[in-house]
Amino acid sequence: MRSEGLEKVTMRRLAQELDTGPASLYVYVANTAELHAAVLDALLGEVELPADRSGTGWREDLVAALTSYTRLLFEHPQLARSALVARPSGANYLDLVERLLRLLSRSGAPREQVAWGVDNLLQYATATAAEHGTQESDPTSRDDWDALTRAAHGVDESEHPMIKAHLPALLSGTQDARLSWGFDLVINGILHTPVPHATV
Amino acid sequence: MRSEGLEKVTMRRLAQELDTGPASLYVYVANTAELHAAVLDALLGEVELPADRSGTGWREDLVAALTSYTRLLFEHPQLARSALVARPSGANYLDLVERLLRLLSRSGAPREQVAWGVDNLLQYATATAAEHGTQESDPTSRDDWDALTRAAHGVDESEHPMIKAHLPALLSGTQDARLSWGFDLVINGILHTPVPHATV
DNA sequence: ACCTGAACACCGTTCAAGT
DNA sequence: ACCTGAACACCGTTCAAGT
Repeated sequence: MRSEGLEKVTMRRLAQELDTGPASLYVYVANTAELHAAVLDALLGEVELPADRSGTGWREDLVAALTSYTRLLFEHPQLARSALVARPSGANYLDLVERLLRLLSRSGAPREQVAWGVDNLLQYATATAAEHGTQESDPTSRDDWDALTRAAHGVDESEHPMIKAHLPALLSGTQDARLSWGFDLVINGILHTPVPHATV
Repeated sequence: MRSEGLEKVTMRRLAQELDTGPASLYVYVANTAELHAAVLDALLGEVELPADRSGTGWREDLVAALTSYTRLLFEHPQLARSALVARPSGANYLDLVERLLRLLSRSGAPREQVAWGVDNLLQYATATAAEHGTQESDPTSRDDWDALTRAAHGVDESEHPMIKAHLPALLSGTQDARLSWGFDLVINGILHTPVPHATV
């Protein structure tokens, strides 16, 4: 069950790689979602997440860990999409969650905010990778730019004045700049949003 | 191209619904992603988003509009998943973006923050729907609970103390409570996170 | 010119039959 | 008991042939 350089992780492809029929895989996993979760966890095990640098603040370490995870997902957008609908639960994933909880706790935020917050951080990382992840460098993806981009240029001033006014900002920023702004946004949001009293 | 009660929106299914071959659809759309975007936009046109209630604050109206959009996506998780990887660009979607920009602008936040922020709000709504959207009420989805839930109960105190400590909070809260907390989180994050100077 | 039947190249999952 | 070949029920997309 080693994670080779498989492009599209598929029951049939993996079975072929293993010189057997696709039915055999169902001895180990119940369905494709579980297969993807297992592969993702294996990849997570091969990546060395940056260690917490004792000299720096929790925030930098938190962003570093998230960035590292996101980079992995960016290279496997298919796994990111799977992880979005069925959260992984492998040992390496739990290690990541453990670490994120520890780092975010150092912010001093209440435990409930930390718990719910980590969920949102992981969702943001996963969704962004699913959205923008390198889709096998398809030549069609050149104009596959955000659909908004295409639509935006033909926007009617009188019908959508706000879009027109925000256009430069809507399209500005590199992918990296937006990703790290997004991490900051979610972290700041966590720190500033108490969980409703009744739910705890 | 009316949007009937189609469960799984598929090239072949839709073609059959229209008493023709699947090839015929390629006259109107280039691929499945475009088909899904078109269907989503049509559905968006049939939903009446709650009007801005003049007596209330921008924040309530913003959350109401987002909730309405999210509810629609929850009923069509497949479309949510498509919308995540290829943002729609139909007229009704642009209307939604226009409105979100207008409402968030009333917060007084700088234009760049508003523009980038709306993107994150839409991503959060879409990702949440893709993640938790009613998957055709499959009987298997009863224990399809968050994988974390299953894994969590067998968590080793010494190996993952933070997960153990946060366990109740990690699993607490209804779906609705978490969704609206998430909207608050993103909104608060937008208000507190200036976009980097260089990118504007 | 426009539409589409039929074919191609894939999928996930199941189950009866084999070892 | 464990594994798996072969079949079933789907997919998206293309293209040559028809009107």
